[in-house]
Amino acid sequence: MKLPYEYYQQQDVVAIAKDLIGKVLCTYLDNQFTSGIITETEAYAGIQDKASHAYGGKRTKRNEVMYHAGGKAYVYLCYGMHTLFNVVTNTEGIPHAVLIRGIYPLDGIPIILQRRKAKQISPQITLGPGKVTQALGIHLSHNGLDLTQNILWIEDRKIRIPENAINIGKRVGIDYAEEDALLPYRFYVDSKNLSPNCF
DNA sequence: CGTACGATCTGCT
DNA sequence: GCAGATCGTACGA
Repeated sequence: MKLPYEYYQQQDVVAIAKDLIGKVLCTYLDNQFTSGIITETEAYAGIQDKASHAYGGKRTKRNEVMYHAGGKAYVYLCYGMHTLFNVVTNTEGIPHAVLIRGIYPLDGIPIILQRRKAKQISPQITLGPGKVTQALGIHLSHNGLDLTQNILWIEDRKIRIPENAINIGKRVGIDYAEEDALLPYRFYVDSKNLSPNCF
C-alpha cells in the first residue's frame, strides 16, 4: 500500500514521474489526515539537467537531500512565498527528484478547504505546486522527511488512470534551462478528466 | 555583508 | 492578461 524505498530508488526518474500519476499523496499533521490523488508531476534528472537544482553537480545546504537515497521529501521555497514538494528518487549520490505539481483532493476535504481558505471544492483548488503543499499542510520544516513513515507518504490505492488521459509536455517556468526546457518531463491528467466521479 | 533572483499565485483590469 | 507580492538562498565584494 505505502510505497517502499525500492519504489523510490528505481533508476528512471521520468518513469517514476509518470507512474506517480494516480498514486495518493497523504499527510498526517496536527492530528489531521489529508490526502489527494496525484494528477501532475515533473521529473528533474540530476546533474545533467539544466532545470535541476543539482545541475552540474551543485550541492548546497538547500539541495543536500536530493543527494540522499530515494524515499525522502525535498521541500523548498520558491519565489519567496511558495513551498514546493518534491520526491527524492534513485540511489544515494544521484540527485534525482519528482516535483508534485497537482493533486485531486480525496481525504480530509474540510481541512483542505480550511488550509486553502476556500469555500467550495474544485479541481483547481489543489492544482499548482504551491497549492498542493498548502492544501496538505506541508511546510519547509518537512524537508528531508522519510516518506515511509507516518507523517508524509504516498500510497498505491490501485487507482487506474487510462493511458490516454495522461498528457506529456514540457516543464513549466524553466525557460532558463535552454534546450532542457523542451524535455517531455511533465505528466498531467487533463482537466477535462478531473470531474468528481472520474476516480 | 548586500543584493538579485526564482520549478508561483492571486487579485484586479 | 498582467503586475505585484515577498523571502531564503547563492554568490560576489
